[in-house]
Amino acid sequence: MARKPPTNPRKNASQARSRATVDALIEATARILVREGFEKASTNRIAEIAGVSVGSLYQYFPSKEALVAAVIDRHNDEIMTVVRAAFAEVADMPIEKAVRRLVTVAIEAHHIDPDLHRVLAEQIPRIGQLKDVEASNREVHALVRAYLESHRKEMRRIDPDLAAFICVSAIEAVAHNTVLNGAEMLSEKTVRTLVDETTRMVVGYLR
Amino acid sequence: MARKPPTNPRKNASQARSRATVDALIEATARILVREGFEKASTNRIAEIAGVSVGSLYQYFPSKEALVAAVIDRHNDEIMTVVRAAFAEVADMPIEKAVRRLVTVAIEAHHIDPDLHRVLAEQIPRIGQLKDVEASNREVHALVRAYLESHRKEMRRIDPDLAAFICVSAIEAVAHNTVLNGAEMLSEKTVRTLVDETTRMVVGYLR
Amino acid sequence: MARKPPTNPRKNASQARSRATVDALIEATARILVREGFEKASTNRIAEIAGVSVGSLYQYFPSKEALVAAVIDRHNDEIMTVVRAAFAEVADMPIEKAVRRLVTVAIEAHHIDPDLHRVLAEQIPRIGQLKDVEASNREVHALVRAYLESHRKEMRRIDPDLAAFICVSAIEAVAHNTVLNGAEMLSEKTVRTLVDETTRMVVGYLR
Amino acid sequence: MARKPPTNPRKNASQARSRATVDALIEATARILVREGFEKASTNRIAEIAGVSVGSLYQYFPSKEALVAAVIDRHNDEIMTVVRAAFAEVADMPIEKAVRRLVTVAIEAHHIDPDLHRVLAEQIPRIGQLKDVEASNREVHALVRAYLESHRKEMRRIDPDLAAFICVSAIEAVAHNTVLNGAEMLSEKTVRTLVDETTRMVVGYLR
DNA sequence: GATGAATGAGATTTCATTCAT
DNA sequence: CATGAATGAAATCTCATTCAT
Repeated sequence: MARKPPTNPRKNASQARSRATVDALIEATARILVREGFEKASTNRIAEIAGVSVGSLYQYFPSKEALVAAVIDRHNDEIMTVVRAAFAEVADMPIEKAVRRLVTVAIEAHHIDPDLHRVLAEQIPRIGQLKDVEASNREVHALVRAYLESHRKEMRRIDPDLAAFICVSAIEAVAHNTVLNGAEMLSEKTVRTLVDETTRMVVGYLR
Repeated sequence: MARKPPTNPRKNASQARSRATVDALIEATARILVREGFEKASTNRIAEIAGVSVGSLYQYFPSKEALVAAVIDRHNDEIMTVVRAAFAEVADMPIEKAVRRLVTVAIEAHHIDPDLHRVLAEQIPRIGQLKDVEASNREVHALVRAYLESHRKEMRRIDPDLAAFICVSAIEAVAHNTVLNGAEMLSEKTVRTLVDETTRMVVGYLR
Repeated sequence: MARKPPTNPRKNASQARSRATVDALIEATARILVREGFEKASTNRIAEIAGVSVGSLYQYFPSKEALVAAVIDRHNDEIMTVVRAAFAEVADMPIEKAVRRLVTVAIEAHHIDPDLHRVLAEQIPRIGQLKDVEASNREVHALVRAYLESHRKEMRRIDPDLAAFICVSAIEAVAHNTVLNGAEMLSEKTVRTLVDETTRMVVGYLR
Repeated sequence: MARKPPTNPRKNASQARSRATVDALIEATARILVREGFEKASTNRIAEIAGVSVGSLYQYFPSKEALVAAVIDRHNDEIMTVVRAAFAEVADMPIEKAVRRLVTVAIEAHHIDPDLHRVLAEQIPRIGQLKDVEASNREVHALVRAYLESHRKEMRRIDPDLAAFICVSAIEAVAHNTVLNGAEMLSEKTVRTLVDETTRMVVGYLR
């Protein structure tokens, strides 16, 4: 049986403190981005809102970009968690049910923190190449492609990469544009109609 | 009957000069945006590249944003010219032919100055609400809607606004993502396939 | 006969203005260096003392280092002007008279703005490789060497580079250490003794 | 007979540890100074290289300046140890032999850790008035003066302070400039010639 | 004592904009 | 109208130092 490691309160304490600082900084950045826009998000202001000194900010993030990137990543992770779950759930469903579910999730996912989503989409000059976002894009593409391949029998003959590209583009565009407009105030019914129509388009295309 | 203005060479000369200055400034801005990115596009640098003094820049544009907006507008206008022509051309075509044409044009339009297009899409923190772009979006929506309404007989019953929203989203997304990837080097054949598939999806959806 | 160029008051005016700004900045830097030390010489403070905005400072000097380097260069130029004149004056003098004159000039030259000289010697982390200073060192070496070569008959056989190295080192050291101590308050008599002794040493060495 | 201190392992251990920490800090400072220059020598970095926390650094040194001063002092002590030994050795030698030895030692002493020597000479804004260095200067002056006085019979009549000033200046300058140039790569022969010449100059001057 | 997270004053530098010429 | 020197607010980032654990 493994010897229990000695509880190391010192280190734990400081790790917890570090973690809290990092979280506060990311959270503060997100808040400012949403409430005051990218322009107003200076590092001093972010630190101030986070209740932390600028020095601490630079202890954990090498630059302002890194901080914004962290916000984007966090948002991205939240979306991807939902998306991955949806694909797991959908794996064995027949095409129509699966697409409906995925469209629904796409719209829901784009509605996670919709204000932040909008700011990130509209106001942030793309940082670096946003590797994590690109990775997510590729992952989604791969997930769709995998689904299409394993359900090939339900569809017409079709190049899976091409089909994945088109489906992802279409579904994301609908979800995206939905948020960019007055996303929050969509009625249940409208959303359902949107889902119906998008599903019809995609399924029709694949069959 | 319009009163013919007296030939006023002085004024014409200076009008022509003004126009040239304005163009040079917009062009310089576009070039810097493409070649060096948004960060490097300072007003002093823009003026320098345009071969004009900063003072003159501010004679014609009240702010840096106005200048970037002018670039966006110019690009937007070019696209809209092509797009409007396409809709005129397509007005009486049957649905399949029309959609194919529109999809083709959408992709072509996104390939007008693709580098600039990419920079504008990726790097520019949206200025104001970009009224002209939004107006264009609405115009496109209206044009699609109008086409759908006047060809209603070729389609299933469907809410024209909703259908326009979905079609525009899907078509634009495909065109957009196509540029954002290695747009320039797409083979004829790949483009045709892309057009075929997108057309199939949209037509299938409308019928 | 050449057409007289049109007096261009605009450009002259602005050139004069630029020049005045540059001078004010160098002067302000020197003053702060002397009065408050290197540590206190921030760019904002320099600009303030120069009666100019920081922006202007950076219009003319790319960095704080460049500014300090300009001060050093200016001081160096003043010294070199005196030194070059001395060598011209001394060219045809016999060795003893020449050395005496050069030692005198060396001490005098190190006494040009002695406070500044001390600060530059003691407090300034050498910037870049201080190319102008190194160039001056080489020039002095070359001047001494040239003198020695053309007066070879008055001396023992000796490697001119080596001799120049030793003579320059010795003379400069005396002058330098003289300033670093309570330079300003040296009596006429003390200086004369210093010159006598140094001359004796150097001449004795060369003969 | 000295009272033997009671072996106090606890205290000795901690004294030894303290001493080790202090040494590590001084050593780390010197290394960074040499390898990365004064600019890069931040206290955090020094502590890191020393394998110690910043907090500990401040346990032993009240400020960054104190740390740099300690480096200077250590280097100075090493030089002075050599120099003092040389003067002891030389005390009864006749003037020529003595000077030759002292010049040799001066050059050798300036070659102790020549990289560090160069950095200290070129890059460090003098700290405080560097009391230890000034004390060393005075000590050297006194040693030379004492030698001169006790060997007065071998020389012409001469003010010992003045002569000491001149001799020290000259010898140090040669040694110093030798290091500042490509000191490391001096051939045996070159060094000997340098020593010969400098000796000749100084002895010639004193006689 | 030791640790290292936190501090925050302050330094350098940029750049949209103005305005005297 | 054009010019471009000048402005100065503001942004990013560093680093010597402190102090709770």
